[in-house]
Amino acid sequence: MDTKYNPTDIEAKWYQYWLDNKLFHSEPDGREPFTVVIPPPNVTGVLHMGHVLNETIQDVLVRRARLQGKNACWVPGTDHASIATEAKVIKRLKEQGINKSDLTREQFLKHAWDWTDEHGGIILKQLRQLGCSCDWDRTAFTMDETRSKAVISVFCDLYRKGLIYRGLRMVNWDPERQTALSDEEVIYHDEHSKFYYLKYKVVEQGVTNPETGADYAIVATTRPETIFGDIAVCINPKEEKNQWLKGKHVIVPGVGREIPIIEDRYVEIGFGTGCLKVTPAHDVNDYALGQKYDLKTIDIFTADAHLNMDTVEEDLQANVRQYHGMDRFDCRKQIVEDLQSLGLVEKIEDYDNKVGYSERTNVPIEPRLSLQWFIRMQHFADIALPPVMNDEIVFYPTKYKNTYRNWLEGIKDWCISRQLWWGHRIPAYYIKEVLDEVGAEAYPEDLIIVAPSLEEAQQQLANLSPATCHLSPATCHLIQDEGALDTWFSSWLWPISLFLNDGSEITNHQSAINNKQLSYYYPTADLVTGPDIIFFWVARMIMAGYEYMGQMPFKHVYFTGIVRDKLGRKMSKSLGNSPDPLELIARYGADGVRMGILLSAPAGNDILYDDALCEQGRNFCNKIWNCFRMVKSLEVQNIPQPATAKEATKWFRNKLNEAAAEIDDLMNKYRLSEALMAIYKLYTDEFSGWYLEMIKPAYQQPIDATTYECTLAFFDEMLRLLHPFMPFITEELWHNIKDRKDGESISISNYQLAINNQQSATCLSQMEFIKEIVAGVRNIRASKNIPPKEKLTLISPIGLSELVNKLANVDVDTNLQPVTCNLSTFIIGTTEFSIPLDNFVNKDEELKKLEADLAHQEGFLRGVMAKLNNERFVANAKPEVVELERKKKADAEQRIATLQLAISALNK
RNA sequence: GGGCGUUUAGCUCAGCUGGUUUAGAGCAUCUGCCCUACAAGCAGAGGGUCGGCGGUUCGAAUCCGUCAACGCCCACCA
Repeated sequence: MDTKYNPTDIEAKWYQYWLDNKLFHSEPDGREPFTVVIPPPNVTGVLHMGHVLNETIQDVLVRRARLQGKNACWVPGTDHASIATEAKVIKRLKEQGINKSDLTREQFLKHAWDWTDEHGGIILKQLRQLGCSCDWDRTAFTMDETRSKAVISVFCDLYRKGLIYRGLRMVNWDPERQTALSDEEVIYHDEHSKFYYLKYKVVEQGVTNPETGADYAIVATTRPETIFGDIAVCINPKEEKNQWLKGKHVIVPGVGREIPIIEDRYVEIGFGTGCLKVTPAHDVNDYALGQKYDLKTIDIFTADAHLNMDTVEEDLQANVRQYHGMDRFDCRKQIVEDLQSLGLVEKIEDYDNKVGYSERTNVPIEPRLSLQWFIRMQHFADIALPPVMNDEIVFYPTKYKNTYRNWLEGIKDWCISRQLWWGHRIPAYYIKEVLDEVGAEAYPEDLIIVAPSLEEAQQQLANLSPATCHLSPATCHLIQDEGALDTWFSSWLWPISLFLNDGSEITNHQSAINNKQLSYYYPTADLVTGPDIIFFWVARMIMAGYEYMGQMPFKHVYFTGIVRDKLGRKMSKSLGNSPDPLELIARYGADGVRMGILLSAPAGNDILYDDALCEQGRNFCNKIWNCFRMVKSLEVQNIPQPATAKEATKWFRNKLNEAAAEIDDLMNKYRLSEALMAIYKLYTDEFSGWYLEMIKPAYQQPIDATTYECTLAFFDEMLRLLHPFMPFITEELWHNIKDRKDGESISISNYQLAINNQQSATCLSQMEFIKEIVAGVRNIRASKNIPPKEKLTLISPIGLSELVNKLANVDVDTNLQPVTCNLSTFIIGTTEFSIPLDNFVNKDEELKKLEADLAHQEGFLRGVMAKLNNERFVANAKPEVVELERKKKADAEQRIATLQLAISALNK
């Protein structure tokens, strides 16, 4: 065996072995299931550090469950990521000189599928290099047949239940992708912008501002380019300074439209000029005002947010035509310039406000009135809130309960339609003849046909009563809604849809119950994901879970943090601060990288990634490797077991039990990084630093078979403790412990035995005492530069284990009363130990050391006495606490006495 | 504007319902070692008035109040 662990070949070998033996494949059986569904990465994505964190955690949980003998099933898959993938396909087509608008829907989808087949699943392959133990036979895609069918079934079902509706609403419009977005897909950024104070001349002759004499109202706006759609100016009826405007009319500057002054308490008194321009087509609040006062809307933007002057009144065209076709931001500059030259700008101020951006395309959102599909969310909030609040579903960390509650309590309807092609097409059909007659907006709701297929839609059409449809169904043609569904509308079904045989089962409760897969694997155990998708995904899965399965989709949700660089910056492509995980794996090994990412990743905390952590992981692999080499290199003989080895094995048995129990407890609390640290210390400190030194035979001597076998057994258990974290090296060494049958694997060995034994506290504390003595001797060696090879005499008032002689390289003398020689002294507990060192002892130095210790002890004693002399302490504190203080006092006093004795001996 | 969270050694963090020998770990640092598993290692050491102030208590890193800094989430002030 090499002195260093070489991961590359070993990793490839064992991953193939696991696949060949189908160790990750799961089928329902009599065991307890442990199900995890992967948060599906984008189908065309590649592995980044966030995935490494997330997938490693899932793998740790899954492998642990598998090791515990549970039927672990980790289902992998990918997400079609509607908007992101469509953008990528459009970009590629553009590079080939093709515009999306030149293609039919079918042609475009062909390109999208080609792209998906080409790039799809790369990320899943990469997960194997990380060691992820997914059941690859179950790999799914949100747009495969089963998942698609489930989506369509759910849409139809919710429509039937009245939980889905179509309506003309103000939505968040992404002008780049030209689609509606949900509220969650809008990200607000603080922006330094301008506040433009524009003059709106009063129509009525002779009406002027009593304070300034001006014959115009001043309206402040951040969006002067929307004035083409101004329909009114609103004031608060109670605003003193604007009373003179009541009932008057003003002229929109540069446009020439005459608009009324309206009054509403929505306008905040004291803010700005108190005059609010009302542009119902381009602002959510203005739209509400427009509804309230029955104002018309003039939509002055095209779908890609360019100015459309065709909507402006004919008699005003001459004023505005020049802006037709301009980009919204170019127009803003232009209109301000033009108004300035007309003297219609009072002033321009700096102003900080928030602007909404599209999460995907990163362009400013335009509020836009359009016909979209929505889900009524109140019903879902009602069923999804209680289970989280009463901890049926447990969040780690718990602080996200608040976030979750806040969102559900203020929930708004979810806009689920997207003007995209890549995705699940909305299964709604319209009668072409009616559509042509009345237009989309006026299309009657009862003539919308929602059905899983065109055939079924036609069936429904045939069944329409003449009262509903005045046309003869036989002569009608159906056309399907052009829109696709929000990607999350498929993701929210993921924990259910993954286990369906036929997608339509989901809306048929009885067949869902009869589905063996679903009833066995659902609800899943743990969900591991980032808090950024708590609303997008986690909350909605809970909703769908209760709606369709009548129970939770998962029992625990582990929220990871964001992976940042060591300076605390978010990793991003543009900063170039995100390492390529595959390169890291090549450099440090998959196990090293897994350890690196886990070590500093407590739930919910951001992790500051540093290569140094992977280095520590790699070094740890080497440590384990070399421990194993050391054990395996020993020559075994049938000789009696030395007393020291017997003592050592007894102690380590207890130590291992103690550690296993602690690790198990930490894992149950999802404190993964602490559990891993506990294992790390078990290997490096206890096993390698102490135990192996205890049992190591003298130079070139053989080891007895009993100790050897015992040590291998320890090793076996320790590998199983570590295996969930570092699957590759543990599998390799586990197979090197002894010959294993083909198909045997540490990943399916049972590790219950490592935690079911009790520990003896006495045994453990006795060894701690021995360790302290050894450390005391080493300390003296270090401070006096005495090489470890040189044997010393240790004067002890009590008999000591042979282990002390062995580990500290001393002869213990319990009889010597050495007054004749110079001594170096140390005290463990209340026992004094000394080492005669004639040539090394510097009396002053020795005195100084002892006096420092004495001062510390006396200070400590004072603290204890202060408590014990306090009557109220003795009266109020719990008896065991008082007792403990008395013991501290006794110990300190004895130790002080010992120190004083040593000091006076030195002074003689 | 609301809500949540964080603040403990140079760095990253533990410290659970207040009392466990006058605060712990890993990394980093310093000193000494190539000693027959490992220098990607071994042995040892240094380093913190637990963000500030006030309160409750016999006793506070721990509970309460307040201030400060940082971070996150939510919200239509044009």
